[in-house]
Amino acid sequence: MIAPALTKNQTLVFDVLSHSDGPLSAYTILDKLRDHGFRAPLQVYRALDKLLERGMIHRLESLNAFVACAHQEKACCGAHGHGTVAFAICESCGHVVEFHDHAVDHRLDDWAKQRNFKPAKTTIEIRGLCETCSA
Amino acid sequence: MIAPALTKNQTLVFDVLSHSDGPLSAYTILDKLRDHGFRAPLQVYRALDKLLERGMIHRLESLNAFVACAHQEKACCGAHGHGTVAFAICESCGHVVEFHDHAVDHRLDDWAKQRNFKPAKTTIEIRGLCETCSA
DNA sequence: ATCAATTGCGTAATGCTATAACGTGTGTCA
DNA sequence: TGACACACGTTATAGCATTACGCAATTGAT
Repeated sequence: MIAPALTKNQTLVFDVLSHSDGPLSAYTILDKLRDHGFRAPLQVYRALDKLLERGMIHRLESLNAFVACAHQEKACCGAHGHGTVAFAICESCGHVVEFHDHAVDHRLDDWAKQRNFKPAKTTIEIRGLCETCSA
Repeated sequence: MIAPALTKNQTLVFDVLSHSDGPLSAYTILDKLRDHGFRAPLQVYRALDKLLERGMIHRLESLNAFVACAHQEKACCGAHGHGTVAFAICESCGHVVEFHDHAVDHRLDDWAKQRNFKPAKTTIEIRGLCETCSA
């Protein structure tokens, strides 16, 4: 089950996200790719969908925006094969930190198991002020 | 610091949410209140903002929708004075369960403290299939 | 070789979610 | 009474996401 190569559009979208400092909305990505022939939102959304499927990017639900996954290939839990991802989002500078906490994961899994709830995707986002901005 | 009474619009919006089975979008609420004189989205959003401030309702970020808080007055942590709220959202039937887990809260707080991140609002949403729908 | 199924792409149109900017009315209180 | 705060109403606009259509390239079985 080796994944096929990224298509041209997928590569373009992924590159924009990986080289960005912070999260980007789909329309911001679109604007950045107009010079590369992008004309319509759907071109962006289709690429985003595929990248999300692969776990190469994440969606920040509270921002309606997207970030490249901070995991390196072959990181602790296997390349993009981790459990739930959590985010700390600074509301002042926009900086986002991605992290994992197995204790939290385990705790939420337990909750779900006890109620026979089958989790598909879990969102954890902490919004606040980062160290720099709150100093 | 006793809270002032709800205004007419706030009451109408809250009533719609409390009597609903599941989460409602702002525009769905608007439609339900047309008979009561609502004409524009802003009437709904303004009421929602106030209700959110009071903790009487919650916003589901992954759905762009709102639910009444499931807490009773004078519940375990004081009326609407709880910590972080978590949600389990069934993607099949739309049912939402609100819960609290102090261990998870504490764990995320620790993470934040260690990095001098000041949390303002935390979102935890588990999407999946509820017991009934996965059976 | 050829046909069917799958997948990606491009375009136009539309729908859903949220806010900006304006002005009005009402109550408080110094 | 005048300054302020706050809720409200309306119009317009901004921002996010999907539906629907058709075409092109690829794969894989017959």
